[in-house]
Parts: sequence; C-alpha cells; structure tokens
Amino acid sequence: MPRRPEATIDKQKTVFFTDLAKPKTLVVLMGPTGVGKTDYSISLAQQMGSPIISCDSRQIYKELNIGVARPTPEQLNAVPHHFIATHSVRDYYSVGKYERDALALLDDLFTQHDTLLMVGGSGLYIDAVCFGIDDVPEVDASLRERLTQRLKAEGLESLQRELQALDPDFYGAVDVKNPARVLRALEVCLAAGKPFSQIRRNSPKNRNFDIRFIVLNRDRAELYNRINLRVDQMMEQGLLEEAKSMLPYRHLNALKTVGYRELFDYLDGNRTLDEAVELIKRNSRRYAKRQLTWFGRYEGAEWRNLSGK
RNA sequence: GGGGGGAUACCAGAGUGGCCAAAUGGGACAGACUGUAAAUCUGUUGUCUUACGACUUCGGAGGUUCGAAUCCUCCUCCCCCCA
Repeated sequence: MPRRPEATIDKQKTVFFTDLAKPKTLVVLMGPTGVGKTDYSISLAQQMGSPIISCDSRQIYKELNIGVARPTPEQLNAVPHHFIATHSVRDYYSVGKYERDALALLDDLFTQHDTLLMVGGSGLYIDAVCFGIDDVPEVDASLRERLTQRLKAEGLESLQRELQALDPDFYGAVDVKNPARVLRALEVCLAAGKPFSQIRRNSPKNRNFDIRFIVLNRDRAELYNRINLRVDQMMEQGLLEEAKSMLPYRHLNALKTVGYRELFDYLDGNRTLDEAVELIKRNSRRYAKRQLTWFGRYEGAEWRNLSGK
C-alpha cells in the first residue's frame, strides 16, 4: 500500500501521458548497483546523441573512484559525463543541491538536445529531479550535532516525544522507529519554528520536459554473482589503498559508503580482511535490493532484463 | 580394538519432559523512504490459510509418559582421544 497515494498517482501521470506541450524528453536510466548501467548507458547515449547526466550520490565525489565503480577514463571520454568526480567529500552536498544543479544543467542542455539521458542508481536524487523536493530551511550543523548527541545520551524515545509534541501530524505518519527520520523531522521543526509537516508538502512539481523511465535488471542470482565478482575486482584494483587514503574523512557522510566503512573496520583491527570483503559483498547485495524496491515505485517504467547479455 | 562427544529449520547454533513450530545470529525474501540516501529503518522466513486456526517437524525405527527435540532401547552417520 503506497503511503502517499496522491504522489504516486501523479508520478504515473508523468509517465503515461505524453504532454504535447513538452517537446523535450528526459530519459532516466536506472538500475541496481552492478547490473551494468555504465556500459549500457554509453551505447544508449551514443544512439541518442546525448551526454550522460549522472545521478549517483557517490560517483559525484572526486576522491571516490574504485569503491564507487566510477566509469573508466575511456568510458568517460566516449561520451561527455556530468556530475562525475565533480565534488569533494569535504564539501556538503545533498539532494536539494543536486535538484538545483541538475535542473540548471538540463535547462542548458535542452537548448541543444531534444532528448537527454540521465543515468544513476540514487533513487532519491532521481525523485528530486523528476518530481522535485520541497524547500526546507537550512539546518544549522550545530543543531544537528546537538540532537545527535541527545539521541545517543537519552535514546530515541526522548526525540520521539518532542517530535510528537511539535508535530503530531508528522509523528503519526513517520516511521517513528527510524532514528534518522525522527531526528531530521525534529531538527527541521526546531530550525524552522513550525511543524515539518507544513514544510514538506510532498506534491510533485511540474517539469517542462517529459520523463521516460527505464529500469535495468537481471535475474537475481546473476546480479548477485556480478556484485560479488566486482567486489573482488575492486580489491585487486586497490580498494584497500583507496580506503586507507580516506581514513581522515571517515566521519563524513560521503564515506558512510559500502566498500569503505567495512575496510575502515578492518583497518581498525576489528575484523579480518576476508570478513570485510564478505561484508562489502553482502552490503552491496542488500543495497541493490533496496534500489530495486525503490525503482518499483515508478510504475510506468520500462523494465529491461539484461540477464545473459 | 578401547573410551568419549555429537546429529535441531537454508546455514551456524540454543534448547535437555509441558510456557517449543522451536531462542539467537547469518543468509534469503519482501517492504518503507523528501536533505551528505551506497544512508536509515521495518516485516517475513516448516506446510496450508486473508485470518482465527489446522497439520507435519528436531538423524532413523521402536518404547516410557496424560504429554518427548528433551528420558530409554536398537540402528545409521560424523567428530575427538587412547591403541
């Protein structure tokens, strides 16, 4: 049962009904980690005569290469790419910024192209570009820090109670067992001085281009095999060294990433290398599954099974 | 040849007469998702059933008991120690 039926219906409209008043089209190619998005996207982009607009919350960081399966220099040269290795893990980046940056870029590129190709696996980023994300006031880092400390010291219940008092509507709708969600709602309430539920309208924004969704997938066993294999390849390519070099930034959210955090644990001496590698594989598999669940929401999407190819 | 330990659900592993369809962990499956989202969180996992519930399970075959994964007998297989 969709928790946000209104939004879902609108999303479907975007996909099913072509608006003749919109002469431009954005093709959104998505798929779980390891399906083979990169190869596929390059040939598709060449067919379309479009650059690739990456929609990947980790490949955007220039310090992250092996662990996030960044396209090779040859691949990057084959077709112009955007949002690959453009930002630093040290700089704050977020979906909100991505929505703004991507929209601006699309605006610009659409003057030269009728159809553009966006490729990525970050569901929330895709949502932001296609349906928009509400304007939420900036939250001071120190406020978040304070709440994080409180969460640690007083437990989730304490934050739950305050959120319930400040925003009963939202409290009734959120997954109150999810600390991240409770904390965010609370910090916005406190920063904005009004209920989060009044800020988060959650109504799809209108875009001046059509959108077509394509989801790449493979048979589950094959997908998982590819993921496992790719992790081994990453290790051969020097993932451990890359992780080591990221040690100073491990506290940053950009480094709370599969492939790095497990190796940090190894470097701390908390687990063996073999264990860490197994965990990277497992966590990558789980991530892939979560992505597939997310993509399932785009009901008008065209699913393409790459198995055996 | 002698002595000892063990066989539990997909895997590992608790349980040693009723509160056990069986803890816990892993894996798998499914789901949620509006701000660093590769994050964060939830549910299911013997069979049938929407559910109530019913039925069949703890190596195999018997037995004791109102009642057995738990006790007894035999059998099969595995491990360890001594030779």
